[in-house]
Amino acid sequence: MSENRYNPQETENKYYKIWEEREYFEIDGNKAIQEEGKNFSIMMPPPNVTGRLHIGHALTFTLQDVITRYKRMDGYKTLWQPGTDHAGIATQNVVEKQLLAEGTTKEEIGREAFLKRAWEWKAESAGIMTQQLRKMGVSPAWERERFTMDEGLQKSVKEAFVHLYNDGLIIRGNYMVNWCTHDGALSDIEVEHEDHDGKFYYMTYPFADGSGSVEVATTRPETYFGDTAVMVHPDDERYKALIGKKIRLPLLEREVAIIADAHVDMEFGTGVVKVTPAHDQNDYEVGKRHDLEFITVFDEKGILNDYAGEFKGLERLEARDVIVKRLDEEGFIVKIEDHKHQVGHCYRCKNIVEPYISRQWFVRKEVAEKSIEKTNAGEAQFFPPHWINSYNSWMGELRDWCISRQLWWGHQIPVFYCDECEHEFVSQEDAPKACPKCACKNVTQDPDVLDTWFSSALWPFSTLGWGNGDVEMDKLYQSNDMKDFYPNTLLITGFDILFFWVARMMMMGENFNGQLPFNHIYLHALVRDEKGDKMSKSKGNVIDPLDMINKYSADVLRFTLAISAAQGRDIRMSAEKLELNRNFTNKLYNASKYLQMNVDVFPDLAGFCVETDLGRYMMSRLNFATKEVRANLDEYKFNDAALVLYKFLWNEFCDWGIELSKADKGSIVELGAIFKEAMKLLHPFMPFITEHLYHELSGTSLKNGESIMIKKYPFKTKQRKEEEKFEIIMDAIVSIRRAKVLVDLANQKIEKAFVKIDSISKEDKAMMLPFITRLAKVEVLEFTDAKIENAVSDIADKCETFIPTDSVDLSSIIAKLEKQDEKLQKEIQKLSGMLNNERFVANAPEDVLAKNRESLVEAQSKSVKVVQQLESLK
RNA sequence: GCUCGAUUAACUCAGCGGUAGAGUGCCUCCAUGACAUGGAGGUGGUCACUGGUUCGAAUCCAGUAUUGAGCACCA
Repeated sequence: MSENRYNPQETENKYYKIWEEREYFEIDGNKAIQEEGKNFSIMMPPPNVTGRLHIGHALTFTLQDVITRYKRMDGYKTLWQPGTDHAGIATQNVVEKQLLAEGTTKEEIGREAFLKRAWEWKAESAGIMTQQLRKMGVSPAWERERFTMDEGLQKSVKEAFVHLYNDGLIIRGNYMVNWCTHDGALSDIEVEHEDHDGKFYYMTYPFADGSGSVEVATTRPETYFGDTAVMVHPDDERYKALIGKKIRLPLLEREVAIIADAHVDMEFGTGVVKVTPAHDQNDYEVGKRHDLEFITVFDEKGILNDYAGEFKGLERLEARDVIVKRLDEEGFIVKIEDHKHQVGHCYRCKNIVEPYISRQWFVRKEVAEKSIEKTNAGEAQFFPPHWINSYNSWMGELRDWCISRQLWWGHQIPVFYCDECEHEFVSQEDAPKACPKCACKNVTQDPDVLDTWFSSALWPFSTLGWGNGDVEMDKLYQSNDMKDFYPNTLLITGFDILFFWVARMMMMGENFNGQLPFNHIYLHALVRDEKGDKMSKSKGNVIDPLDMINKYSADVLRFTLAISAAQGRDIRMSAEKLELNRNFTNKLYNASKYLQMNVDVFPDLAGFCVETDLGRYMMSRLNFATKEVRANLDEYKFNDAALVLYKFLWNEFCDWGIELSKADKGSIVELGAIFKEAMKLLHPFMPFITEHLYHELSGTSLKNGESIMIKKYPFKTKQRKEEEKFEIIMDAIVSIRRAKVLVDLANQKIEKAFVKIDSISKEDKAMMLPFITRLAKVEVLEFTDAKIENAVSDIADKCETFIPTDSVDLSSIIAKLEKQDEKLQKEIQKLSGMLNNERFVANAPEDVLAKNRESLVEAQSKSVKVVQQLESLK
């Protein structure tokens, strides 16, 4: 006989290639089973080209693949759109580091050469990422793979920009933005606020007339060169008299006024605040209100300028201690306290972000208005639904979105400036020949590029050809894609990019197409380690999905992620969980092996008549499982769907179906057909082993046959439930096994047992006899109508069983019966309590009443039997 | 500070108005010809707490505690 253990490596490696070559993943890969009018579309959140597959990818792509494979088998024309993202800052940083290692810089080699390097890196890196994805067994339409900077998508980005520009929704202006001295302008959500142990510096600012001083407190003394006022609260009795007075800034000749503004918190610090309109968001607002001067004290790299006087040339962060030391020497520092506050960091390079006035491009917040309305009107639905709250609260506080980035890698802003007349104009051409205003031939393009998320915001429709200008139409997309696949049926992604990506797609999709881009939005949680900690390289608790695939198989990793993916809950990943599901694949392998020991080749269930009692019973259970799996998948309850499969295949098919078949070998061919059908049901979760076992049992091979992945997904047949008889059989078997434990014969073969079942026909007895005899391991089984004396007994729900014996340890039997009776009494008390309650009877629905009445009768009759048995023993 | 989660058996988690569920663990027993990555039987819970709504609450509501996340904040 062959191996006892399933070896996944052998099977996983050979199938993927065949699937892909045969174009099963493409839109018409399932042509033969497609049904009119059923379309399904889902976009792969494009992974960064800098990336390496991590466990979060494994989760998100597993879930996407499960749904895609399900829909494909269920007759949908299915598009799962793959691609990668150019990831502006991240990629540029990687390439810059490479250059640095080679002893050069991007400035030295120039923009053109730098971009060439970046494209080279992209080619290599995107290939690695998509190869790693293939190891997961995912099935996107690879022939349509896109890149957010490929030719067609460059055109769509320009199209979008020009539209918004012409509609006045993209504007350029001098505003305070988040400035990273390394990466340039950032949008609000690209800044991460972290607790920071800083200092609170109390400084004295002398009055200009020499009549004394005020004390101000600040966390950022190095910005005081940019102070253009000092403010107090208008109601602050301590300082009322000072309003309008002038102070002279320490070490500088410059004088500024003391102003009053209600923004000041009288309780905090000294109640006197320095106002630095060019380097603080609040002060910026104050500056505008009071018409103050905006003095910028350092340049784009953070180097202090002329305004800093003797400190010119120092880096802003390094300057602080130097400045404080000097101020202290001059007697301007009163005290320094420890102070915990939040500081913004760049989400890419972790550098401290500065509020900085700069001329940038913005998408006006008005662009989102209709998408918010439509979302709240229910045009798109969140799973789990509570995410709409976060979406709304963020959308409600939306500010203009800064989209220009001081990078080279990205979509260069399609705005041009005439060298002659300074006219500003947008153009979709790469190099417009002349200024449309003065016809001058010298025009210069804006050097900045767009925020990466600008192009990803278009992903749900730009990949369908929108704005692509016919580039590679009929290859990368089809002319009727927008009609077939927009809005996308579903989006699956992590909640961490709800604002970065989902919200932006919603506004852009609605704006350009008049419809939100998704019907359903499923947001999954985070994968954590077994202790519930977030995985991170620095903690060293990272689980590498590729390692897990090598160790356990893609099927096991996928199934583990799916069965753990309860909506809205983080997933704790552990070796233990992976092992359990590895055991499950082994179980399937061995079940298949058993079937094949008895029958060589099994038919497909379709068109095959299941006739044996056992076959019909398992059929009924398969029907139930099918119904449950479908219902759960339709609601994106991946964990429930996977659990149903696990329980059906292991606890029902293997533990009962296979065991019972040992008493009726004629049913095995039917069980095999049912098992094959169950493999289809399981296929979206475990694509490899199901393909393997399906062919093994069919006597075919994928190489010479059709894949399970484009067979019809099982649906519930109309067959009547036929489970009662087997419930009795199983009840009797368990009952005898329990009784055997009492005489220390657990799981050993015994000579004789009796079963007492009320009102049972002769035919049924004959049918049940071999099953019970075999599974309960009894030489001779007899049905009886009366109690058997001198026997140990067990009282079950549907029967009583007796094992005759001469020597019995009565005490253990009595103890067991007493315990059983105690439980029954509790149950009876509870049920009769409810049923005696008039209001319960009046209000409860009929089916609940009926069920409770039935349960009560059952419990009571069982209790009578238990009591009788007890009495006979005493 | 605001918002959203979580709190169920020793552990990991389902369930989210109708008698508390699974897997693991633990305790017995089993090398029987699919599988010891296995099989059989069993053990184990005031569903965080306090109120409320209801005939009925783990489930709905309010509050408290603990805990996590997001957003906004005092220079």
